[in-house]
Amino acid sequence: MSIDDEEKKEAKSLNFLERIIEDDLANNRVPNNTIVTRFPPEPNGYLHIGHAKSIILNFSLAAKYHGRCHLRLDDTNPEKEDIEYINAIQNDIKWLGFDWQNHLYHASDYYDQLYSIAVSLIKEGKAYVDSLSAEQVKEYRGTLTTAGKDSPDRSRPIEENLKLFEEMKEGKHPEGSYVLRAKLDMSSPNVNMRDPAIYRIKFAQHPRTADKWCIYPMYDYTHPISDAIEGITHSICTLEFEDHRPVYDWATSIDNIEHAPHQYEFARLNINYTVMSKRRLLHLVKNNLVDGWDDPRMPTIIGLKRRGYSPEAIREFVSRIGVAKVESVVDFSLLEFCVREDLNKRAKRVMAVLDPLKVIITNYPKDKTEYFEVENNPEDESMGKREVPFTREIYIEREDFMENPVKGYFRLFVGNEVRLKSAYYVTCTDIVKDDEGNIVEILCTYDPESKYGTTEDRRKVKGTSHWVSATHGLKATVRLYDKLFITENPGEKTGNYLDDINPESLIINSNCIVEPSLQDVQSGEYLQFIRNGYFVPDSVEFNRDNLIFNRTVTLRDSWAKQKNK
RNA sequence: UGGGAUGUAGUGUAAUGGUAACACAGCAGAUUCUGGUUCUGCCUUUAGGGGUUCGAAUCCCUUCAUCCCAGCCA
Repeated sequence: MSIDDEEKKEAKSLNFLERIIEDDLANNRVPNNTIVTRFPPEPNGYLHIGHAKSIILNFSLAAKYHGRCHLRLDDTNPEKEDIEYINAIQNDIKWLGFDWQNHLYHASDYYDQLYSIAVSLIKEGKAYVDSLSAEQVKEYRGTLTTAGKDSPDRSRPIEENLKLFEEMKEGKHPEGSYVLRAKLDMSSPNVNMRDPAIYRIKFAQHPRTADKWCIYPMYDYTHPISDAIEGITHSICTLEFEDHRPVYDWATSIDNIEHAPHQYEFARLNINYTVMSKRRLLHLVKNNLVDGWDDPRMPTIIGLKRRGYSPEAIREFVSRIGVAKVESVVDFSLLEFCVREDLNKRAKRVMAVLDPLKVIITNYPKDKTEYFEVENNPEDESMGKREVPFTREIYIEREDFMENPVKGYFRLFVGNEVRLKSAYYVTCTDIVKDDEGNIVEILCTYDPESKYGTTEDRRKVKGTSHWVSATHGLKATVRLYDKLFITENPGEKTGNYLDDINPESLIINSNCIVEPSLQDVQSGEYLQFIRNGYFVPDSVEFNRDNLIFNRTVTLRDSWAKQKNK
């Protein structure tokens, strides 16, 4: 690292979590000076870009301070969790580029310990079995502005609590008949402290422990103890858990451990024009409003991957949005900026005509094929060149021709000369229309002196079009994705986010003509269709005989803006 | 007078008592075999009021606004 780089790194300001960590480190509050963080998803859905923020935050913090980051699947509610999600979560984290090494844990790993801690809590009179119904518990809890009152069972004798809890575990009581509650403070202004339930009865199959248990510990009880067991030093979660911190601190103090973990909260990621809650995403999937969790319009990690986003772009995005405690909504355009920035450096340029218009070059020999070398990436010479066949009949983009050119238009029109990328200059001479007056093809002449796209006289040709040989080009299907929602904050007006779904979020164009080299692209290869945008072969449906591409993002288009003025 | 948190350009994030800044977005222009990229410039900011101080985004008081909490969800 150069001195300049070091200075830059030095100068970079710390976020509030880094400050806390550096302060803890400096004051010897961290065992072995080893920072331990964790990413604790509940396996009840696929990970989305909001989780990416948390993943990147936790793993990067650990890496920066030479500590470690655990992956812990928070599987305390068997009704909602599924092995499909457990596997998908791991794949997504790996794809993002992070490694938990041998630190993969599950909350369910701790069920035995959690149970025996609960028993000792009962023995110390700090927890009791309550027979109140869910409705009654709610009543007794009071409201935000009025204190709660004690359940009649709060004073149940310890022996009886012990016996009942044992029976709950053995499946002798139906769901809803009893819960184990921590004895905290029914009059606390913080409703989370009013004797929270810590165990409930559920006769559900658990994805990992099957039917071994029929009582399951609650998040508020499980999470802090799991953190303590794993030696987590900094337990980072989102803002809505701030009110739970007193419960967290209570649970981590049960065993009087020397270095209890601490919880810190940051603002979750929101992006405009999308929804981010698992509940809503699940709804979109279940109701076939999208084609699954990996639909390229979804903000899921797997959706973004299929859309053609690179992990690097996502990581850059997260590092640019920063981390703070303010509720915020990040512009979708920043995400787009980050993919474009990354893909501009690495995407292989190819020529693909999305909306073909035939061009006949009348003075070019009928059976001739010339091969032109075209650079694969003007940003990176090391990516080399490829040969593209050129013939008398080619296709160009319908948008690249105008019968009656508007002001500022410098593409093809009758009498105008443009360059065909890396090939020849052509001048439009005539338009051929069908009986209904639709333009079916246009006629051009070419200048043989302009071979490879330049001439001796260096005359100015403002427009450059991409093209594909009509005889060598291949048919392809292109899926043009756009925002899933048409409003910045879906549902803000009507109260229902589904009202704001963009009916044109997917346009399928199956009559595209692409250059022959596209038959050989690899799955996952990043492409730029010159002048059209960034594309990837679809990871599920693409093959040599079925060329299907997904548009990741368009190129910036200052002409479109100018046109619309 | 329930409790907890948060207010810095349109958006996000810095500045931690000492010149309010960076990025995205937007707007101009230059360059360009992608109307892309790159480069240059412009635009717009401390929620309001009071106080402490030589000096306040920062400390104090106060008002306002926004978000979260009354699951046997996480």
